[in-house]
Amino acid sequence: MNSPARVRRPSHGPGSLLEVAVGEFITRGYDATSMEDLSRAAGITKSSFYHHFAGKEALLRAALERALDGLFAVLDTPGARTGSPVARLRHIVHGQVEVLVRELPYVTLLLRVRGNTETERWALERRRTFDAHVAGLVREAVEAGEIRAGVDPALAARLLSGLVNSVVEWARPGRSASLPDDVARAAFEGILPAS
Amino acid sequence: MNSPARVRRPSHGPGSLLEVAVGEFITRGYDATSMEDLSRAAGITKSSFYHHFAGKEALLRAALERALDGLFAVLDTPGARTGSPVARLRHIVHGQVEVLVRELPYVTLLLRVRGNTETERWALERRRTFDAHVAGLVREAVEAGEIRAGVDPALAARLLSGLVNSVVEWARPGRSASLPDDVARAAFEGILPAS
DNA sequence: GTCTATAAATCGATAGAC
DNA sequence: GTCTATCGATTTATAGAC
Repeated sequence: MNSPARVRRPSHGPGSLLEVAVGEFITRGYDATSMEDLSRAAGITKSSFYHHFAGKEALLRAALERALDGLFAVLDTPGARTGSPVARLRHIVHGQVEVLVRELPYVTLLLRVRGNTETERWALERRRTFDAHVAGLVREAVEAGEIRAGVDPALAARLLSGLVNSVVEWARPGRSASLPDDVARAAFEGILPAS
Repeated sequence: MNSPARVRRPSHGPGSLLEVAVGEFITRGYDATSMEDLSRAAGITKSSFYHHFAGKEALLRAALERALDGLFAVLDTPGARTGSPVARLRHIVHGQVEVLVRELPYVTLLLRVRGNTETERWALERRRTFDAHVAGLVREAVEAGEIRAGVDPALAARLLSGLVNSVVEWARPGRSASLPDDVARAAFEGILPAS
């Protein structure tokens, strides 16, 4: 006979703790969230929390890594590496919005980072690398004559980034499957196209 | 004879203290900035700071009021109240970017507000009122047939807001006098207009 | 209007039992 | 893997002298 099935204790894995923590970080703000807040939200004590994560900053780093991994995965997609600059650009914008929605809380946290700690500076630099890749494609597309130079390509890239990233301000997970298409259309065919 | 000119003591008025405080709030983040930090940056003690402002939140409120007053002043401009919906919209976007640059630190602070205190919820609601005004104009312009409905008007308004507000992420005060024109052109004629 | 001094609460983190 | 208990530093804010 096997020993009787052990009753599964409602134990927290590191994954679910991260999920809870990121939720708290977003609603309260990272700096305003205490380890006490996180523990209460997870239903364990502060000390137990420290058994799973070295501290507050370790939680933030894990969350930022997840967001950045999702973003950079888009750049490794076949459609992001083949075709005309504009086609690659549109593919990336589409994929970026997909990641934004799929990893909404993690990317939201990433986009709020201002670079005050070592962890935040690291995340900020990886973000800049991603943005620089996109800005390079915008410039290529202008030089190839695929898009007109209505404004300076560097400015266009910044506004494109601002438009796309602003999705996290109001998006809700799961809703609106057509969002990547809609945002790409707005970015490439104009937000307010003249009649 | 007049009495000899009194030597002006290097006293801080509430205005200059607010300026210093907003600078600290932006670089450190509001929650991560202590009254000690503010006092040190202003060159006075913590207690002296409390003589001018009731506390941290009073400073935040004063800063948010300044940003919101600047934004709403744009809606009272003649060009924002006369002409076609699209013309009014373009006038507002232009003026919004002007305010963004002129009141850069104050608006930056406003756009980071998430609504965790009473003061922040008040600011967030006034911001929403401003955005709702713009969204209404977008809808009017679509219904009047002035712009095509490439995407849902509500989505277009949100992306427009995201594009415009993202200027605070990289703008520097004083630089680039053509920015309001450039951003308006990008918003109305497309960021990446096809050749 | 500025200061020293301090209250009262909370912070991130650790020790050590079970 | 969870807990109780606590340390030492820091926080917002106040009391009261000058």
